[in-house]
Amino acid sequence: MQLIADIAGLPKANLHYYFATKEELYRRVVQEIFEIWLDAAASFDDAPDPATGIGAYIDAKMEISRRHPNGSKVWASEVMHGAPVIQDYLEGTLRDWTDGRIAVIQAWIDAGQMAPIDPRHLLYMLWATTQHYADFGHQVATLNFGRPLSNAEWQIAKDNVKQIILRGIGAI
Amino acid sequence: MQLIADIAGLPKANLHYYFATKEELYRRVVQEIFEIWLDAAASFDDAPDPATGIGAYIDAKMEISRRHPNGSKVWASEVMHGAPVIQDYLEGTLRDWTDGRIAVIQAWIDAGQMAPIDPRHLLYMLWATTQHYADFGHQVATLNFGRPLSNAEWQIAKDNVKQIILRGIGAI
DNA sequence: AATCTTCTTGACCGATTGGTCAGCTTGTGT
DNA sequence: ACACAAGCTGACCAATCGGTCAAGAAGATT
Repeated sequence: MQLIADIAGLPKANLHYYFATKEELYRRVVQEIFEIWLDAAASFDDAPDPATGIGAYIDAKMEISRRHPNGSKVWASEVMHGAPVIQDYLEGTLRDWTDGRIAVIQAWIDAGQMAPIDPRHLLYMLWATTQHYADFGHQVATLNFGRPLSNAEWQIAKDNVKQIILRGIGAI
Repeated sequence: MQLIADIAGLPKANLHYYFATKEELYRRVVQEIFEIWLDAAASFDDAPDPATGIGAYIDAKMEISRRHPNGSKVWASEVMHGAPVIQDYLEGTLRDWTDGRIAVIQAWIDAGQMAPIDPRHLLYMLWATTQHYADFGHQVATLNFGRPLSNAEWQIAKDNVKQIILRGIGAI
């Protein structure tokens, strides 16, 4: 809290005036990240076919990994520790959201627009792969001659992820 | 350190006799996880084709996620914080290992055994997807009616990952 | 101008952290 | 039997943590 107050440029006691406890502040941070992720799902719904919908979703999630890498890390850390603070989000909003997308994917499968994979595990793969570029960004950079991905390299990453997954589910 | 000593059943001072600092103990933990991962790579080398090699690698990594979920989380946490303790591993062993597998994958591509994707990003996808079941195991369990994956569900997860990726890279 | 609420602050607190140290016990080699 | 090293332990320490509190400063309302 002292460090956060210093960076924010106010006394620690004043920070505690706005956020009574550290957990309260932390919860707000996690909450905002979660909402950013939910917004990225808009690309999912209005799509006529899986290649368009999932492709746009990958693009959106990759862009979030690039622009909010620390937010992604905070979420990962929270979940890795068993979601002690935002378990209600997992059981509420996230579960509902997931069920909704599973229905969309299942409809595509039933319509013969993609291979009959398990929609749930496809979602896990989408989350894992896109968030990896944020959560493990340091490792990616180390293996990229110690430099963060350039704009062109981000584009290559996006294209590879989209190509492998969309082909993998028989959408292209 | 007090908590670790309690669980280990010895006084904290005695723990410090074997590990002078907390970082020294921590480093050993991360080191052992890393070696487990390296061992899983054996399945990669002797394979005649990508479907066999990468399929076996996915199986091995998924099995590690199931049996050593906390180890995976420790590694993830370390990398997420910028690898302050094991950066030398990233720049040494991991970089060498990665370069070696990239060469193997590139050889498969050159031989026309799989699609011309970027081997580096394929490796990232393999790591991300398999480790997701450990690092985000709590989230996966929450979305699985609050229960950890059963043996049968782990098999379904493995099959889905293998099917999507192997098809995605044109190996099957 | 007077009153009341909101905001701001430095000083302080108990709890916990990783780590130290002198002295004890146990094991080993002669 | 002796000496020496290795292993073990309780008590202690400085540093840091999240959080509190009384008192003052700034704004708003009448």
